[in-house]
Amino acid sequence: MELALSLGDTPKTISFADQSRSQQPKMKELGFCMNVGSSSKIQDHQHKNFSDKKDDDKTNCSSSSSDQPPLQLDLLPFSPALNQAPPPPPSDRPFPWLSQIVIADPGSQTKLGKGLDVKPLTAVYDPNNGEEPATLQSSPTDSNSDTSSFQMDFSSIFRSSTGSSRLPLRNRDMELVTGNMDYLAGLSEREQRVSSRRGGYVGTSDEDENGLGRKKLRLTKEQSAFLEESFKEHNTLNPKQKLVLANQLNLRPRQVEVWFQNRRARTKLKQTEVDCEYLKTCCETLTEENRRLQKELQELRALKTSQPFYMQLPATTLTMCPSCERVVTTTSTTTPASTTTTTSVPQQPTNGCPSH
DNA sequence: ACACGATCACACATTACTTCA
DNA sequence: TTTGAAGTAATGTGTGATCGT
Repeated sequence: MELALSLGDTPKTISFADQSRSQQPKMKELGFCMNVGSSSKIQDHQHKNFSDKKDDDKTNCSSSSSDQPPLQLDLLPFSPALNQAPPPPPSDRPFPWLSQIVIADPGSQTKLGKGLDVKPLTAVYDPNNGEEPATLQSSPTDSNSDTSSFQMDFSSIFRSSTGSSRLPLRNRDMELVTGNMDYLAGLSEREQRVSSRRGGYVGTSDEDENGLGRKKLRLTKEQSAFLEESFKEHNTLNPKQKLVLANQLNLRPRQVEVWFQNRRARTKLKQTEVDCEYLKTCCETLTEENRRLQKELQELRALKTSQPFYMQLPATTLTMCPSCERVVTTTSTTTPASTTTTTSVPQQPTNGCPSH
């Protein structure tokens, strides 16, 4: 018998949990499981985890047959309760904001749902002085300081290296920032991916060529809140969702993608911290229990030497129930003529097997 | 059917920047 | 005003899956 502690990537093949797992929705979240089982099964868990990396954090450690469910920090508000029906597939369960798709209309303030105002970006270009566009900014009537970072300064990105007075924005970038969804829809996923990777607003090759360092955008509270709401619905995005979200927030798809990646990382980190705390507690408890048992063993040994007729006393042993892998208290009464073994009904639920 | 390259999405580690005490 | 820590946007890299040839 071994004690297995699984941290992070939750084991999937716990035998006594299999029946119930099939009834549970597959949740894309981290779980924690501490289980007591045979070593062979533990190895199976580990092997499965290694060979099935993609699914490892999609599956919870099911423990419905256990009295104590694994500690699970529900950091993800979208996590369904165990007894709830599984969420419909993404196609059937659109984002709340999908019904609020707004094509940014340059020159007019676009109001999104949830009270989030997103002002379309417009290229500021003065044909009189022939200066290159300094900034892609929101409406000049925008006086909300909180939306300052909405006024993304694209001048460093799109600044023409030749100093041409013509609008130096590349067509694709211009279309992106003005939210041309028709254009976006026309792009293949691959093109969009390549575009977003090439055209990240910071650290682009253009910037590198200009010798400009990376400039960090600070998302506004509104943007963060909106992304957070989306994350509650799904912690991953398909390309279309990403584009819609990026368009709504006047961010680049790559930025939305990065935000979700970092958000997943933060969630996992917090879950890991909770797991560690729980493991620490478990370790302390087990250490204390071990200490107690060692002491008890010493006392029994001392008793054995002092009382030679101890054999007439019923011996209590701990055995493992093969079906549910719980420790069962077994009392054996040894007599000189015969040996009878009876499995006692557990007095305490913690060391008994009520179902067998 | 199989191999191969291109592409994508993701996790993860890390860097760089911002904010705040 | 300076500074260090914390938070986080962004980058780089590696890996597995998918698709077209």
